[in-house]
Amino acid sequence: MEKLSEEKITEKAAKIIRAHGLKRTPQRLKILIYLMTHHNHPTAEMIFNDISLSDEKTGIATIYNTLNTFVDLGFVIEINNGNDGSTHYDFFAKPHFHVICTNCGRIADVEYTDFDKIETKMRQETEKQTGYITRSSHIKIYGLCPDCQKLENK
Amino acid sequence: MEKLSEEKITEKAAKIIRAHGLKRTPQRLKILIYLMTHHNHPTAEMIFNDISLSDEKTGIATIYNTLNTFVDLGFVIEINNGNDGSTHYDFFAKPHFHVICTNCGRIADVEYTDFDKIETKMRQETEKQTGYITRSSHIKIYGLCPDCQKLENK
DNA sequence: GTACATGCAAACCGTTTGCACTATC
DNA sequence: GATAGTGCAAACGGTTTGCATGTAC
Repeated sequence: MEKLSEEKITEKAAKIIRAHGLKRTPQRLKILIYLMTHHNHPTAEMIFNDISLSDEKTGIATIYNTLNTFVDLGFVIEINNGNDGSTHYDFFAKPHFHVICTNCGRIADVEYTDFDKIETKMRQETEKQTGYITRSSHIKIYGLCPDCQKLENK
Repeated sequence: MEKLSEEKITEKAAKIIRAHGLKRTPQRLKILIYLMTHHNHPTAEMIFNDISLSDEKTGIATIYNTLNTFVDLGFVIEINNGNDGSTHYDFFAKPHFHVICTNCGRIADVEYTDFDKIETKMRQETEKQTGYITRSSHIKIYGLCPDCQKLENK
């Protein structure tokens, strides 16, 4: 896993924000950096709590607004684990998909080397069958995480 | 597309309900038959409205309860299109995945012949990388439906 | 200076829950 | 007859919105 200095990651986040025509605000920077450095698939609430620990306050509405903006622009994705009613978010750097525990809702990443190839094929097939112009995809696998497997065997 | 008589489909729905250890109630039958005969990926609300046209009333709470039961048992799946805040449902007979229009939220089915093979591979890879025991998967493609493509070119 | 972003609180709305009633097996 | 399912209405909780204030460019 790449290890970037705080400066480097701020620079990188700022670049992403500017590249999408957004104004560089401390809130957006903080939220994006949070997503880039955490791989815990947080909810808006989790981000709110973690970020509120630092000096400046960020409103929950701003978190939601910002996340929606990021999702619309495509570099952050939404995940519904179906366990709690809330939406989880993930910075979408390298292609991967998600496994979700049907018992506790825990989300893990899976990096799959053939992902690109498969995705391309599926998108081609989709366009052929439906006439949609495809832009992106989202794959979720459901199962039981190691911890919940142990609990079940008790 | 298979065309079943009303009797046949009722029988089939009843069989599914009984096979999962559920009591056969008029409400469950009606909801399941609705899902089996409509491919419009309805929300709970849509089912409620359509079903309410017939004689017997079915409460919205019952719709939600029933849908959650069906989803837990695995023969109905949930889809969040990300456009409205509500959950859409789909009877999951033959393997397929979904395309969702990012503009209007319309959901379409894609039947993919190699789906099984790809799914198996992805699940194997998932189990290897994460230690999860996988049970099912859910693939969503995002894009622009034919109607919204036309609107955009105006 | 202007257009956009933030933040608070209130409103919103899809979904769940408590509880008395009813139907299934 | 026991157990499970239904339905109403009220509660819940995640998310959005209106609007006044603040900030990036």
